[in-house]
Amino acid sequence: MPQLSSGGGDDLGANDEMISFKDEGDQDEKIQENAFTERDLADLKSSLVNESETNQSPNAAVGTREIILMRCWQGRKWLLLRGLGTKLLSPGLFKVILRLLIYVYCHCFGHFQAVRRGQQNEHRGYQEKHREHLDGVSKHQDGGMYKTAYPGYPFLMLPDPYIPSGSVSPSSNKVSVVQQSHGMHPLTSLLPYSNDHFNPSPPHLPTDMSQKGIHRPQSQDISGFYSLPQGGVGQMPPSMGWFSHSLMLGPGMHSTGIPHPAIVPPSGKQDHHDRNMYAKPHQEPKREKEPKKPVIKKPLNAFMLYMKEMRAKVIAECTLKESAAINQILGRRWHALTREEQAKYYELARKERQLHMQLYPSWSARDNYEAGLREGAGEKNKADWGKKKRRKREKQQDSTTDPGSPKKCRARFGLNQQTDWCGPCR
DNA sequence: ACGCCTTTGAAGCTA
DNA sequence: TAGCTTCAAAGGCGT
Repeated sequence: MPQLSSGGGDDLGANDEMISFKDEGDQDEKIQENAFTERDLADLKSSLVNESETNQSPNAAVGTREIILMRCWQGRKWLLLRGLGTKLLSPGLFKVILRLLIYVYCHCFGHFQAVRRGQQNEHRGYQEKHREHLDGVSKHQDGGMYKTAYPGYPFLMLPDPYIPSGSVSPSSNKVSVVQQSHGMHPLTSLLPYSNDHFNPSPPHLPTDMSQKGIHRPQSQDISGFYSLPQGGVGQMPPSMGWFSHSLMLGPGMHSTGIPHPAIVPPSGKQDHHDRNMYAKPHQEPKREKEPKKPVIKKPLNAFMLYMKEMRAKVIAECTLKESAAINQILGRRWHALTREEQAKYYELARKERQLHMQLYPSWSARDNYEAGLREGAGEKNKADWGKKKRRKREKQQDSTTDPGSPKKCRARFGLNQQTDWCGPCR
């Protein structure tokens, strides 16, 4: 009778159990203590393979099953699935789901056909092929490739809540490339204004990751950023002077080697770039054909910081997704804040600008200003810009008669846009 | 793929 | 110097 052994998959960075088949005939009472009962195991085994008793190499077959099952879990994030599943589901229900997954997996790929027929050579060939596949996966680090390489994989490729773009090496389960969370500005995270408002996690890591046992790159100690003296970049410890490092590392690179989200390619929006960055790595050569100067984004102002923080809350409360509508609500809420509440964000924004100046002393907002009119821009860009300008002017004229927003309201009542309160809209 | 929408505030530009 | 313009973020939507 096979036995389940539970042990830590420490090399995988998770605390989940690792289950593997042992040689048959090694029966004892430990199984009663295990999460799986003997009967469960029998079910699991039978669902994996209806192996003939006449198999000439039973040990080899068992070993094969062990390898495959181990690979199932290691390479396909089943450890994660199990870790989550045992927390979210009852043990019994989870075991049923797990058995079903294994059953479908095995039957989709016919992994056990060769074993069943005693064609070990063929199966060895599969193992090699499978190993090549796994190696290929670890090279690509691209969850999307499963879909094309193995039609059955969408069923098994569960979204990884720890890794935004599924950039994970199956062989090690270590995060190799990470991406900025959408809810965090690169500089915002460096401002420990409030734990409630601003997560202290590194900007390029999702919040979840800091709470899980997944291995991740060591975050920098950034607590001293705002205690820097004037012109403090030069006095930063070597590990913190990532302005100069980023120049050496190239566009968009943090000194850690992680792409810095404040520096983005000039073409397209940042989020567009991020989404494609890991999902379609094979398109990278296309981008390389057009080497362009990286764009350093403007520091966020107080309202932008407020929006970043409150957007998720508004989305949850109002079940809205359109940013335009959300921004309208946030605009009103912003003006509903007290001066003290707003002062937090103004101070935060001031520190952002200060840090931005220290990081990019030669940067100017002009760098990103009217790109279409910059030197070297084509006539078409200039023409487009002219149209855009006209549209905006027309829109501005309309806005003076529509008090739908605080800004419009101020315009209508002749108030200063920068300093006056928009009483009528509140 | 890219621009628009929509908000406020900072900064650049222009007359 | 006042007033205008652009750009930061966000994501659905239209072209």
